[in-house]
Amino acid sequence: MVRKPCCDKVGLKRGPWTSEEDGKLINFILNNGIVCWRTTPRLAGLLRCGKSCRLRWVNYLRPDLKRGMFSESEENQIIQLHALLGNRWAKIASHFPGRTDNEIKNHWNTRIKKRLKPVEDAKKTQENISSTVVKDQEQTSEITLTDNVQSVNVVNESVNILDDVELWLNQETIDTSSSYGTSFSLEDSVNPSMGESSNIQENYVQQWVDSADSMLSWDAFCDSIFYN
DNA sequence: AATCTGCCCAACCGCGTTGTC
DNA sequence: AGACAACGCGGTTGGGCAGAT
Repeated sequence: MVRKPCCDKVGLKRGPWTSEEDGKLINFILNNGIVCWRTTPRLAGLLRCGKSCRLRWVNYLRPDLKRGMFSESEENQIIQLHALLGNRWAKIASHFPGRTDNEIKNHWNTRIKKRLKPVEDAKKTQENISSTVVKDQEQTSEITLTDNVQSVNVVNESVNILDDVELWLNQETIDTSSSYGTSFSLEDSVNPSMGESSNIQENYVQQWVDSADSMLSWDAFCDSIFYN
């Protein structure tokens, strides 16, 4: 015996939810709780699939949701957690009571990503310049590398912190299947009582965030590299 | 006032994981 | 043990809106 499909997708409503549908779903869940998403729409009198109901509840209707703009400290915390966890939005969201993974993901893609773009560009520039230097070395031993090397050094300084964070992450060997993923918290990672290693970790993350902030002026950054 | 453009975010899609039979 | 449904997550899309032209 196997389970029945969640929905056959025939005759089911899609697209934006109406306030009437919202009301039905809220009433049902408040009265019955969340037991089985597959049966929820039928029992609540909704022509939606369970998946759609779950998404609507989790991302929009939950009474404990915290609506509104992200504060600067929340943004910084997201940046730190993203450096540690990558695109694991659900894990990141678990550190922000009342915020959804979808909300944080959207915020990252529309705001924070743009804010941090110079850092990513710097890393790409470093890769390009480094490969150019290698090519030049291969072509002629006469060439003066001073300018290129200076440029590489400047960019290197700008992205070293990123590399440090990556190195540290590799050393820590974050295993998604281990308990680390579920038990980790930002508070843990910066808890002074955890000893020196946690201080080092904190410094890496803080330096990385600071470096990102200091590079927000992309024009100035380009000037410092290419027009010195 | 009308049209265009870019941004934001709710919702959907597809895939991997987990649970059940 | 294998098959398959249900669930959960991350990536992507598209409609609505605001500001620019």
